[in-house]
Amino acid sequence: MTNIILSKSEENYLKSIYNLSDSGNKIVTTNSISKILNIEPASVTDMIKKLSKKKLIYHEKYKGTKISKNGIIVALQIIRRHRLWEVFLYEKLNFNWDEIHEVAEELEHVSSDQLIDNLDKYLKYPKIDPHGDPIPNKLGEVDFVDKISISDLKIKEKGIVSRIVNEDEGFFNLLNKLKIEIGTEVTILDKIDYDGSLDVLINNKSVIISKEIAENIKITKI
Amino acid sequence: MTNIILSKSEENYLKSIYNLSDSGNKIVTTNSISKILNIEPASVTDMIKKLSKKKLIYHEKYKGTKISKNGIIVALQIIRRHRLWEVFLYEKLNFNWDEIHEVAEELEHVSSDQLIDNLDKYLKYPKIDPHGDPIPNKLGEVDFVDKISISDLKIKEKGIVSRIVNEDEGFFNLLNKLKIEIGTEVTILDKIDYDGSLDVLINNKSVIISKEIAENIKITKI
DNA sequence: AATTATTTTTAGATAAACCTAAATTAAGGC
DNA sequence: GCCTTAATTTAGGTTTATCTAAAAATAATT
Repeated sequence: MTNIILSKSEENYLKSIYNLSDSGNKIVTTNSISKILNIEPASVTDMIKKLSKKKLIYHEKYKGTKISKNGIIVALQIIRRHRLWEVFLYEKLNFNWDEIHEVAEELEHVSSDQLIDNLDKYLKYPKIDPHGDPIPNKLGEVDFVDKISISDLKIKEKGIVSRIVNEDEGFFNLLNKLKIEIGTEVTILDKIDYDGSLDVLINNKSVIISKEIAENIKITKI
Repeated sequence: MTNIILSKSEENYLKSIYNLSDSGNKIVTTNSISKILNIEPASVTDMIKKLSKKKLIYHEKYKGTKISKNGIIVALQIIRRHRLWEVFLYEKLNFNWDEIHEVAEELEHVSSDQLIDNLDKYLKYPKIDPHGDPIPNKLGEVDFVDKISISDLKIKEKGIVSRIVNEDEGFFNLLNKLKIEIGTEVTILDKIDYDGSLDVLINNKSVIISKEIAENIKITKI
C-alpha cells in the first residue's frame, strides 16, 4: 500500500504514458507524450526525469520511456477514478456521452480513497464506463477488452457492440442517429472493396458505414 | 455573466475572505486570512494584490481588505459548489458529518456549471447542507441564516436546531451521543451562573452542555 | 557512408504560489 | 505625545510546471 501522492500534472503524464504504452507493453516516445498532452517536448523531458526518480517509469536518454509495474498500478487507479466519474455523470447527472470526458478529467484528480470506494459502491460496482471501457477495480484488476472492431468481421458474421473508441461530438451524433449503443447487435451484410465501407444490419435496418467508423466500434463476436 | 476563471488558490483566498467578512460587511485583516489558511502573512499580501487587480476585493495598504460586490458573487458560487458536494457526500455516498468537509474542499474547485447545475437538480435543489448552512442558488441568493445559539435562549424558551457551526470530529461524536441533529427540539431548563453551562431538555432528557458547545449550535426560536 | 532531417535533451527564463528576513506603518500603553 | 509592540508590506529566494532557443543524439535519405 505505497500510497504515493502525485500532482495533477504528474497524474496526467502518467496516465498518458500508460495509455500510449498499450497496457504497459510498448515503449513510449517523448514526442508522442508531447503531442497528446499539448506540452512542448522539452517540458516532457523534465517530467520524465521526475517520474523516473519516483520509479513510476524507466527512462534511458534518447531511448524512450517504459512504465514500471508500480507506474501501471498508479495509472490504473487514476483511470479507475476517471471512469467511475464518467458513469456517475452519465447515469446520475444525465450528461451526454460526449460531455462526460472533460469533467471527469478534472474530477479524477480528487484523490480520496473513501470517495472513490463509496462512489463505486453507490454506482453498484460498474464494470464498464459509458464508452464501454473497463473500470479497474480497487486492486487494479481490469477485465478483458474487446479488440475486434466491426471492420474485422467477415460477411454474415455477427457481433455485439462493446466499446466506442472515439470520443468526439460528431461521432456521438452519428451513433445516436444509427441507434448504436453498447449492446447493440450488428451483422455484416456486405463489404465494399472500393473503400472498405461496410453494409451492416443494425436494428433490422441496412446501413452503410465507412471503414474508419467501423474501426472505432469494438464488438464481441457472437 | 463575466465568468472569471480563478486558480484553486485564488478561490480558497476569496472564499476565506468572504467567510471572514460576515457576508461582505466587515473589513478583513491580512493576519486573519493568514491564520485561517495557514499561509504566511507575506504570501497573503501577494495574493491580496492579485485579487485586487481582478477587482474581487478592495485593498488599501495597511488598512485591510473588503470584498467587492463581484467578489461576493464569485465567493458564493464557490460556497454553493462546496455545500452541494457536501450534500452529495452525506446523502448519497454515506459519508459522516465530520468527513465531508475535507473532500468537498477539493471537489468545490472543479468548475463546470453544467456539473453543478445537474448535481443541484439530482439532489433536488437542497436548501441547506448537512451542517445546516444555506446553499446559495445559481444566482447567488442565500436564505436567511439563524444567528441565535442555544446559549442565547432564556429559561423555558424553546428552539429547533438549525445549524452546527463547529466541524470537528469530537464535536460530531458529542452531537451523536446527545442525539442532536438538524431539526431536534431543545428547551432550556436552567442556566448555571457559575460557568454559563446550560441544562437543556433534548429528546425528553435533561442534559448539561457547556456554554461553548451551546454557542456552536444555532437554532430557530419557537 | 555522408549528409540531412527529426527527435530528444540541455540551458536558461518565466509565472504562480509559496517562504524567510527585514523594513515600514499603525496601534496601544504610559 | 512618545515609545514599544503588533500587523503589514517589501525584498529576495524556492519549487513546480511550463516555455524558447540551441545543442546533441538518433534516424532517414541519397
